[in-house]
Amino acid sequence: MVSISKNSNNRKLSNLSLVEWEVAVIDLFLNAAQSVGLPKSLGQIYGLLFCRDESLSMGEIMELLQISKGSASQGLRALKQLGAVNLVFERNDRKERFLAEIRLRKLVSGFIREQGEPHLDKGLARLKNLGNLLSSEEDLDSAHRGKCKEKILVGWHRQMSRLLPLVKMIVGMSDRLPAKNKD
Amino acid sequence: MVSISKNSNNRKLSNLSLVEWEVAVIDLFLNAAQSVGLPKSLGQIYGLLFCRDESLSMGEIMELLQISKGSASQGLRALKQLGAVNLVFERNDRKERFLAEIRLRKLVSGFIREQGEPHLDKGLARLKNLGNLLSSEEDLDSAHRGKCKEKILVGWHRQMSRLLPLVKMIVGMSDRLPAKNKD
DNA sequence: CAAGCAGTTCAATAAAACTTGAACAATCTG
DNA sequence: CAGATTGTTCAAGTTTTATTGAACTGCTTG
Repeated sequence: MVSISKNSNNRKLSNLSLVEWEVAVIDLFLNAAQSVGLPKSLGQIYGLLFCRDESLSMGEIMELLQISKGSASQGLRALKQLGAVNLVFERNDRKERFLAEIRLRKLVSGFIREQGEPHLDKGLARLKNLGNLLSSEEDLDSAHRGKCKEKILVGWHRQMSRLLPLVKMIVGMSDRLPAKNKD
Repeated sequence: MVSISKNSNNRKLSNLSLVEWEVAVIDLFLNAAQSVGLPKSLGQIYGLLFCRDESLSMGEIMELLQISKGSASQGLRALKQLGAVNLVFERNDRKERFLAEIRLRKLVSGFIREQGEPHLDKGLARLKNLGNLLSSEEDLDSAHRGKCKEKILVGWHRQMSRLLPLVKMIVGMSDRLPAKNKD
């Protein structure tokens, strides 16, 4: 039933359990994920992959973190969308394996793309709706006040829209310079 | 019981109910608050104050938004800490009244101060802890791997610490320039 | 094509976050 | 000082969000 000899997954034994500092790093990412509004399990999974130099399969991740199949599957999907993991395929192996993307630039731009931009788009839609409401406001005083507020909101929206690309740029810059990183 | 004549709160009647566009703006802020990880009621309260040119008391806010005393009190406290509201005191009136702070620069710097910086500080503490764990790691390979990862994390932390002041600066700049705002 | 494996989905459950309101403290007022 | 007014606190309740695991799809293989 349990095949050991046949199985070529004879990676180092240490790969099957977490050492103390890895637990600390995983916990660090768990907290970081929460503080930017992402699910805990997502942070845990990324943290684990971040610790390892070798790729891990979904099964190994479930085993190491003691999380369910569902969490692992969904967490990995989200990490793929964020561009926070890279897929590795091995010949003669149907499973997909994962490696953490550790270039901050990539992580930040993925986060902005998936979290920042959608919110800005939603905000724009709401602003348009607000414009419609205002154009059919009857009380003149109220309409005037509303239009002033609308202007402010539009200005804010524009500034935020400009800020995100700048952040990407700033992070991208220092990501390359400080010591020549492999890339 | 109900004192009308004595009461000098004879503000415009419209102040006691919301018009359509105000509801839309409040809803916009409710959503905005959630997308940056703040409680809904906090967004609602700010949104309401943002709509109004006259200051509002806690009682008026509860009435207009149909929220409880507890929510109003806690929401207003949080808004004060964020620097998102300004207090107004009126002679012969014990209640405090509130006005929205609408300078984006102030809002952003308050948000960074209350939300960004604490997370960075927590992260730094965790990094120190990680350093301790690593210095007592016995497996040499594991220790080496850990130290590599630690370096990456320290680099990220430094970049993030530098980013926040830059964001404040960028937002502060365009907050003044586009059209000469009072300030 | 039956059986095994990798991975997804989603309804039910568990956990976390928010809101409420009653009890409380502090201040004014007659 | 009794009573009214303003605001705070926090345990309990509600709502929202994340996690689980069993059922399912699709592949591969003997």
